[in-house]
Amino acid sequence: MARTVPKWLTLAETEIADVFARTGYDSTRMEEIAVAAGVPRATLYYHFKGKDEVLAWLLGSTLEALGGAVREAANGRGSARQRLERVIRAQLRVMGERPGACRMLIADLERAGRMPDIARGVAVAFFLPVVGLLEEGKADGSLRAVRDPQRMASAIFGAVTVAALSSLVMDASFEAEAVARVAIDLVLRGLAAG
Amino acid sequence: MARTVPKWLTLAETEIADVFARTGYDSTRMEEIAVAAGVPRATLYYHFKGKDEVLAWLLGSTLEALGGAVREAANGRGSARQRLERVIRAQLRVMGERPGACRMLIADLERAGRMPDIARGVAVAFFLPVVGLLEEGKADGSLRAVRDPQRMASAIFGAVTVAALSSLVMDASFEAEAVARVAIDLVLRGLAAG
Amino acid sequence: MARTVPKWLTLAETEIADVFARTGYDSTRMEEIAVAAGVPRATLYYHFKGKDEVLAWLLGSTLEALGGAVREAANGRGSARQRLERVIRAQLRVMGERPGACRMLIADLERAGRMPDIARGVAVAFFLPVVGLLEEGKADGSLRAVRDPQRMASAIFGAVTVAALSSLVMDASFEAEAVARVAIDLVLRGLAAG
Amino acid sequence: MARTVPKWLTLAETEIADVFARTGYDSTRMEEIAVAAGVPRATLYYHFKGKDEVLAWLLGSTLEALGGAVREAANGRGSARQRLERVIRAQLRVMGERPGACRMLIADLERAGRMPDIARGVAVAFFLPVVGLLEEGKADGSLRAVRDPQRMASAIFGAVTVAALSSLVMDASFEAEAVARVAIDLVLRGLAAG
DNA sequence: CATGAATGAGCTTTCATTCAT
DNA sequence: CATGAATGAAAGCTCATTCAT
Repeated sequence: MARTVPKWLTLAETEIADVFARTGYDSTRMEEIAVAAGVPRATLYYHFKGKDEVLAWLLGSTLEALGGAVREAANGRGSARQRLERVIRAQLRVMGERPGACRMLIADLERAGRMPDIARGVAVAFFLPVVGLLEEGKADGSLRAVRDPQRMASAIFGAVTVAALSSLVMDASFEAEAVARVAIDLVLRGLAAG
Repeated sequence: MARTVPKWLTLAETEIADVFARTGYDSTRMEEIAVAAGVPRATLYYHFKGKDEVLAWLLGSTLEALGGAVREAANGRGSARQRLERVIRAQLRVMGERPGACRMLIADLERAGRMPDIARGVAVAFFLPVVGLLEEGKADGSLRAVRDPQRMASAIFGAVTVAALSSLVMDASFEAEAVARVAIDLVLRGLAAG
Repeated sequence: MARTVPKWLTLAETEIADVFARTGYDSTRMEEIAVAAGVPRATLYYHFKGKDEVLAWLLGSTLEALGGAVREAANGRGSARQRLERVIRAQLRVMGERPGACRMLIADLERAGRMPDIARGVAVAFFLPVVGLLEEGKADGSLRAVRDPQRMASAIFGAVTVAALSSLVMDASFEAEAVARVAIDLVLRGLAAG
Repeated sequence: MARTVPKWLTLAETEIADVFARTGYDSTRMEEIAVAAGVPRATLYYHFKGKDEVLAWLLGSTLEALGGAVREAANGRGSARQRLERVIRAQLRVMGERPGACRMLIADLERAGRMPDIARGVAVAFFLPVVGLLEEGKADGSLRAVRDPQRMASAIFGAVTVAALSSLVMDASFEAEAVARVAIDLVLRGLAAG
């Protein structure tokens, strides 16, 4: 899983991710990635079998970071509700640290099926923990019971993610705290008055 | 805006959208679109200036449908809360009717900037009405006051959209009602106990 | 079998074959073929799936010519011995008319297995008729009986072909008559004195 | 001429030749040669200047073996006719011992000019001795006089070589004796009845 | 002596698009 | 209106070869 790559590649991870995110996978030419990495095209091909593999490495690395952060938050102390809050903040933290790679991760999700490993990875990294929290919340009384935890996890993920993407694209700089407040407010309290 | 196209093209709209959605814009070759439309490649160029324009036609058409449905729901009768619910159901209805085109619409959104018209169109079709409803809800007492209505509209859109995409991709057939229940439940009531 | 190609391609057949023969299949770049044909590279790809197919078309066309000439000679009138002589002259005539393509045909034969169709084609075009003649010669008394007609046909083919290739490569111009005399002399009379 | 190479390379000579013969010079990648030799690619470059030199070493080595065997047969005792027979058997023996390298030798011949040393080498190793024998045969009365000894030597070489290649490619294992019988039969007695 | 890492130089192939009919 | 044929412009990938250790 944790592909071994040379140090200079790890250092260029952010630049490469940004190129992908800015241009989109297909429109990104190997040459641009090479420039972002600061090496000739052929050198990339020495380390990766092709463009696909570069993206896979990027997403895999990001997925590990995301999974680690979410897992830690989900397994921490406190009520399920508190931990759900922390999971949301954890996701937003990673998105702020690796905006480009996260945008790619999400875009790729939409084209589900192209990279089954990744889809599975996101499920493991995010959905499972959240579904778990929904159940624990019912048990410890900190969250309401929900009918369809799977779908609910999707909806939560969507609320957080789309609000974050909006900030990434529209704001001058990523407003993690503002996004977190709105997302948590929606997810926990809902909008209905009274 | 309402581009005039031959009838056989309108009939093939769904097939074309599905090709785009399945393959992604860049990876979709003109030839595949032509096959989906049942005409030779060159004939497409007789009606459209290029690939971009085919997509623009598709998204424009869908945007009109979405905008119309949302506007009608938002401007209907009843409390803001009731109308917000109807807006969500309206969005889900259109997504069920035109899944391929809607997926493209969302994908394109992420790559904000490539088709500015479309981004603006989604803002007009969905965000403005919802932001309006949030304010009306505060006024008519059916919804809580929210600090940042823009971001909140993003979060709502995300919750609905991602839950719907999940259903589109995972379920055997699109479960509009199940998605609607979960999304509305989250958006209106939130998850906190008590 | 007889692939339909545009007229300009048929006209350039010799030039294309010469390029292949001069440079060898692998070292021949599509660009060189395109120049020989007088069209842009992409136009070749409109008619052929790839370099392989260009060669296959060339060899197929030559094989038809060779097969036709040999068949006519083998089925003509006169003793088997006379007809064998005419078969040899027929092969040499075709080699003189299409030197490049014939060199490719032979080169490809050596790499037997890469183009099984071609190997089979040569067998049908040359070996079968010659094996047949060897048998008819035994019957009509114009040729000695031979133990292993298959191998003998190979040896005859080799004697004629290699002598012809030598002339093609060494002489200023192809000396069909000189080659024919030597080859027929060897094949019919052998070298043993008395 | 007799390049000094490490022992492990000499041991791998057959494997390397087979790779070349199977794939063709151009299509054989340095990596495949390295695998056949059991060393990393870069190590080959420590011993050879490039791919050309690997082939040159292979062909040179084979040419020495062929030349030695033919020379010995041609210079032996007995009539020219007997010695011609032995030359043919000598060639076939070497082809049986080094099939891959011999196939390369012949393929390279066809592409005359790429490796002039080799073409000259074959002339020295095979043609000169045979041309000499043809003349000696006229003198000692064991062979008929021939008009054009050069061309005749080509034809003989072709008859033997192509029959041998056929056996190499078609038979389960190389049938040196069967090939020799047919080739000598053709070369000495010819096919004409009576 | 040997080799893992790196790279310069191409080459095949693809595809959106144009155009003559 | 429609379309078969043709093409300009890339882009991904390969591979022989070099180099630092």
